Amino acid sequence: MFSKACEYGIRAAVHIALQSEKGFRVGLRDIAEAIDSPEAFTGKILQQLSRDNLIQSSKGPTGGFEMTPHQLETVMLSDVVSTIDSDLIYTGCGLGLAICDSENPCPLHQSFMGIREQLRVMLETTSIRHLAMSLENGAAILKR
Amino acid sequence: MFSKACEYGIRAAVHIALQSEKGFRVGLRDIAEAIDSPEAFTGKILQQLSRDNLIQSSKGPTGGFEMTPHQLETVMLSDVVSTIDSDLIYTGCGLGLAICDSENPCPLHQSFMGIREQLRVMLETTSIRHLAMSLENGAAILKR
DNA sequence: ATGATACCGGATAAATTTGTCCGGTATACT
DNA sequence: AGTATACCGGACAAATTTATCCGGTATCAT
Repeated sequence: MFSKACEYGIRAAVHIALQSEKGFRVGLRDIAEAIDSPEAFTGKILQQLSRDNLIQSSKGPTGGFEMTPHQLETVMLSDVVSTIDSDLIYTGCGLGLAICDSENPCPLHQSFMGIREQLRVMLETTSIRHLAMSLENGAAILKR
Repeated sequence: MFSKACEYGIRAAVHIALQSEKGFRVGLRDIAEAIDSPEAFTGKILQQLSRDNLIQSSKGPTGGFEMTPHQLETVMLSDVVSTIDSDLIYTGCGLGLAICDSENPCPLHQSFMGIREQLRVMLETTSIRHLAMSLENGAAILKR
């Protein structure tokens, strides 16, 4: 479904959101530990998220990653997915055809339409913050 | 969504089904040409499908690939996907967590459940033959 | 039988994704 | 100012996926 990088990105973002909600800034080491991901690789991914203004980063001692109140309010799952993978998951053809639409549909086009649309709506209406909130009561975990 | 190999596999299977329905056996060259895929790579994939008895292969002149009436009747999209990728698309965790179920759900678990289930049902109830039939009237294409 | 055809299977190569390393830069604290 | 800290950025390495090559084997036609 998602690439490894994207999975790490989502998990990291959710962890950052949760900590930000609590008023903490988190360092890369803590994040990688919390979501059980390779540290350096996760760093790369966070750079992308930061460049796209989905999260905030600051250098130096006491530095780290956080999400501003505005980011917590506006950043959706679809933003993270688009930044790291692309939006091809719910826009591209299921069979990898370059041209595939209602005019020239691949055999799967009709069957996929509903599912992909549902996926799109889910990704676009679920905020990272919302996912983080679901963690707070231990109802969900981020580690494998 | 699916791997490249799986996309080729589905497209190839659909093409074979259509030709079988018409009473023809098709060679690898024709298949690769018809679905616009790398020939040798497609050959490997067809080997897998053949080993799993999703399609029939025969050697020598007049040889090639076909689907028996029984295969046409029973082979579902999910069979091809399981053979080439795995069923992790609709059984695995969306965030790549090893342990993720109703007991220990990842933050996405609940949101994904419905979509994945819908995907599973679609793959398991759509036959390759059905997809091939949708091609016959030019309502769908296999080439990019 | 012989030769041509077409799939099979293993080795190999290219491309992409995943993951690491390390010096550079900005920041905070003393 | 000096120093330690932590993210940044580019180069590099490993692993996986995608793709190719080629000799082997089965099969059909003559």
